[in-house]
Amino acid sequence: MTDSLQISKALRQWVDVTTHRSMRDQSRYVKSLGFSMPQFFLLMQVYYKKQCGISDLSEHMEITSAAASQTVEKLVQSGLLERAEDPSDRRAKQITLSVKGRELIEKSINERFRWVDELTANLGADEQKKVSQALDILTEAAKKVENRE
Amino acid sequence: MTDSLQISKALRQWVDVTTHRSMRDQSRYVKSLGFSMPQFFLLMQVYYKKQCGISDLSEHMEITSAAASQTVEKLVQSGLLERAEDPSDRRAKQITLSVKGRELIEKSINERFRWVDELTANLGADEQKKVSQALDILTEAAKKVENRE
DNA sequence: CTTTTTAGTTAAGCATCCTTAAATATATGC
DNA sequence: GCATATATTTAAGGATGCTTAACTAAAAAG
Repeated sequence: MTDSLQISKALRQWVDVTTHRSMRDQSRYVKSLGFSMPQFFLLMQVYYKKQCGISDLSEHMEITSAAASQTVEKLVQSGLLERAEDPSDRRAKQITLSVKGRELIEKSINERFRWVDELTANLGADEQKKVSQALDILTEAAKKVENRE
Repeated sequence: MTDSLQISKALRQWVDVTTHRSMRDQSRYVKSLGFSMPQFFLLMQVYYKKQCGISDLSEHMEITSAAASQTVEKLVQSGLLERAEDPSDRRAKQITLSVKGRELIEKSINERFRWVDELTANLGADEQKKVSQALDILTEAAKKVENRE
């Protein structure tokens, strides 16, 4: 097997395992708190963007801006989001996570990561070093690809 | 920073990036085919288990067996799932992916992995080797943790 | 053999998500 | 300044997903 086929296979396998696991843990946690996945995805989006407008959310989630507006409204009323007028364009809104919303997201991320820490514990010191370096390489590469799009 | 903190951080970052990216690409693809996320998650579950009963699905997805039964019914009618009587227990059903269902899932996985291949292309030969080894270590460890539960 | 448990289905009903259409308010182009 | 475009909201309605409750059929327990 060539190197590039080998790494491709290894990467796919790893991404498959982690995504599968991650999604399951996270969705369980979110459901246990009484939030739906669409609501949660929207919160995640705000978390990643730090701040965004209704139309950013509707584009990214591929729903109409009406739907985005309605979901945001619910989450504002639940105290997870804050919605302010954009001073530079008074038609637009600035959506941000409230303290409560940020806590929810960060807890859900920790939930998702608990098993990652178990993984770490299973590795010897030299394995840890190798893995750590490799992951930095990958994360860098991923960011490059992401930014190019 | 100690090694174990460092690797934990690197792992979290990497899992974060990949999960985020993976879920987005996959959900877009699935939606573009006219399937909902709950339907898709159920299909994924059957894909991973190869074969399972209604109650397996309801347990794993944390919904009632009535809900699982109804969703399966829809997917059978869409031609994505097959439902047969379990010969060893005639109350139970054996749910499997149809050819069409398998194709859908595999395409969605490929969709999810297109950017992984872009990543690979961005790495030099020695980086590829390092990364490949590290991923094998991780995938092994992940399987161990998964099986222990 | 009868009772109880287990696996799945069906029906009714409620909540959520999402859409379209119409409305408001602000910004931009000419 | 006036017409058009943009950002968001609101209301009405359709589709889906889920739940509970009632039911059928088969297996397991006694």
